[in-house]
Amino acid sequence: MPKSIPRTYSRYSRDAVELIGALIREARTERKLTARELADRAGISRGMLQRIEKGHPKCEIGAVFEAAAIVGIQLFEADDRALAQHLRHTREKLALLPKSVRRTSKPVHDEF
Amino acid sequence: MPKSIPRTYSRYSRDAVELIGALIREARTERKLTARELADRAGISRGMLQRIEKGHPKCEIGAVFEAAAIVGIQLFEADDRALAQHLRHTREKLALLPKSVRRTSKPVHDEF
DNA sequence: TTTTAAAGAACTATATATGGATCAAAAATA
DNA sequence: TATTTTTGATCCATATATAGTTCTTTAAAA
Repeated sequence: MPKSIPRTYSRYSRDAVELIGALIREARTERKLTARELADRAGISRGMLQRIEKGHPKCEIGAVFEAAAIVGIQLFEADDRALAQHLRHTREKLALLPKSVRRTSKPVHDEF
Repeated sequence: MPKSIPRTYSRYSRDAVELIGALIREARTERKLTARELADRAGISRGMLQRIEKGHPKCEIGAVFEAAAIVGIQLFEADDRALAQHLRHTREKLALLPKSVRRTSKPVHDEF
């Protein structure tokens, strides 16, 4: 791991991460929670919550989702049950797909 | 940083992260991309993509979103433009909210 | 069935994110 | 305005996620 070129992100990814952060901050403020309170509840440091709310792309996704969930932000617009079901369904569908993708000589032409 | 108690995650967060991973794998397979190909395009290692698809909660959120975007998974059910606009709108709304939350003696009773 | 590429699973070195502390600036209430 | 809490920012030590490699297992396709 000699050099470590800083990772680059597409605009879409950057916007998405930043949006989540902004939504968390918005929800936290509306619910009158201090940064410390939310951080404690989420089991993360205040500094990390700062980065999350700022939309830093290198934060643990688990920590981000945890903070989001606490202030009531639904990913996938689905509650607990719906999310779990979606997950089960996706797992099943995944079981039916090929286990590995075979790259056969010429790359397929796709839909272009 | 002496001890480092392993972070815990709510079921919702775990399911959400796992679902994203499963969706990425599903989309990748359907698009006939090998793990190496997607990893290369996303600028991450193959090992990391493995963890992402497995739903490991400690992956960088930026890397996860990047991989998701490449295989066409829309977070927030919004495309580039809609997402950017949503972000702008949230920033504006945020600017109107109080900059800090004052915890005045007795914690508010909220909606419980 | 045979072939061979893809995926899974370790392992290591290292870059780095994190927790925790501190300090200053900002801003909410009294 | 005065007071006091919250937030922003920085710094450091350390835990740890990551890239990269290697080896094994699996499973497409010939």
